[in-house]
Amino acid sequence: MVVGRDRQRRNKWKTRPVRQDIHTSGIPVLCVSCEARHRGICGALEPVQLVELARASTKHVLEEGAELIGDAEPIDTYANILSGVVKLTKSLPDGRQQIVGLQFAPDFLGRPFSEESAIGVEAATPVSLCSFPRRTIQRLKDTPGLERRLLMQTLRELDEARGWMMTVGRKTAAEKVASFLLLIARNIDPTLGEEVAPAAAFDLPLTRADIGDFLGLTIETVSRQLTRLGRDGLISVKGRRVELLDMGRLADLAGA
Amino acid sequence: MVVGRDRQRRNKWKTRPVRQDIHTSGIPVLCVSCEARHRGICGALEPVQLVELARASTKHVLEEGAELIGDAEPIDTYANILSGVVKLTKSLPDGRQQIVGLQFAPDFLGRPFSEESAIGVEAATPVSLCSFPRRTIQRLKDTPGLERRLLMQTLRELDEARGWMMTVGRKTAAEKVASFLLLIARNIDPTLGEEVAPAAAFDLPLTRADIGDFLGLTIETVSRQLTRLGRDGLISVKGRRVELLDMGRLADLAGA
DNA sequence: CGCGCGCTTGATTTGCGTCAATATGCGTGG
DNA sequence: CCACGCATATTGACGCAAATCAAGCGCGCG
Repeated sequence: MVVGRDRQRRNKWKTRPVRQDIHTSGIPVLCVSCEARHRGICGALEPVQLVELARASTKHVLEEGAELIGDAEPIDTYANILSGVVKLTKSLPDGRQQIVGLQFAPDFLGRPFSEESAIGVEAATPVSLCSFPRRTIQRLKDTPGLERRLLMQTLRELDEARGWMMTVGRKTAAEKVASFLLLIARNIDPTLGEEVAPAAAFDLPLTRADIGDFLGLTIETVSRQLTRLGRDGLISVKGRRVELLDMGRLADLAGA
Repeated sequence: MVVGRDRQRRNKWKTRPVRQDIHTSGIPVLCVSCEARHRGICGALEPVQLVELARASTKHVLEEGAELIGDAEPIDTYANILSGVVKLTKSLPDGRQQIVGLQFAPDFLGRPFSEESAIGVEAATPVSLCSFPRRTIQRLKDTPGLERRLLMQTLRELDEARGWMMTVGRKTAAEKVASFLLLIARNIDPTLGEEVAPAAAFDLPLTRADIGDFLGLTIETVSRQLTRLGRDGLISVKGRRVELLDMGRLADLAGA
């Protein structure tokens, strides 16, 4: 019962310095359309601080599979996700792997108070980041709202992790896959919220292998459950493209 | 494949007001021997603030099975655990249950920024608490270190939750049980730390049902794995009493 | 005492992992 | 253009680990 196989990784960073214009009522251009300024941690910053942070920031584009941080490597930079999906992984010495979290824009990446991370961080899709050195954040640390934002994101991640513990520990394969589809749907289209919208369509940002590693299943089981959900008319699957046809039954299957 | 059964709960609070002496260099007597003052959140407080907090505090003793907070009930008080073990649970509409976290002294209990909790909180053993109203903490909120302590505990809980996601999602029953035993051992006797000590003995603070709910297993499987670990000489079990005879092989089984 | 409860142990079933063969899609080079 | 390789996905047959079903034991308690 040893699951999870080795997978190859690539590592390419495309770096590009950030433009320095700082008008539009004092807000850096980099930031004006950035989600992190509203829902992310930057929302806690005053325009002046935003300028300071933006000055130290660089925008990166990573391609799928790029590792941001390996297990137990030192971290010296933090980042906000601008787009794409990042997976947090843990693995056993024998290669079994578990995805312990998925991060979407405008989540904050990095580990306060700890020089090294116990988890791997990898781009699941092409990802663009706004990253800045640890020191810059530390200088801003006294901003009352900043640490609070961080705490709030951390609490949210904790809730999510616990939710997935339930899913992974107690749900059946079909329920797991349904739950996963809803997770993705809600993150692709936040307007879906918790309520039941009629339908949704999107491309899965994860391979079957990743989905398996997230749900504690094998790729074969994930595949089978997807085709079964399709046969039963809850969804339609063609490769990565998925349509949720019956959100009601799907949410029901996923279990409240 | 529907696991988890209904269980009965009791609900008895034994309340007792806190003594008001505030000498010993300004530290409330209630606090002088309290672990939370060192490793917990109270460590961030100045003696003056400690007095303020202690004045608003009451000590409670709960018996095993008492619910602190039900699913989705409003919370108006926070607490530090003085002794005992508290389990955090989630459950599905059909009764399946998952324990999503265990808290030991001197952990902080409560949910900042949220009026209600999505998880159940229940005493797994007799528990004693030092609890205080939400407002008191909010008044102290500006203390620079307090929120940081909270963030640090939350980050630690997040790490733990993710560690258990790996355990629940990818490990075999035997590995799960071994991991669990090590968790308990390390919390009963913190000197064990991460290193391999020769042996340890303790009473399990959880029933087999709870262990199953924590690991995503049935009680029967937990029981079988325990007797097997016993037969193989890694541990010795008699009811709740457990001795870890071979920490090395145990840690090895649990998987780094 | 007898009942309930927690736990163990055994027999049986089954969901999902494993192994293996076969698509399907995509980039590369002939 | 098709041929080829490679990675990802699907599908089927089979086996096993853990769930389910079912006794039975020890113990505390009304």
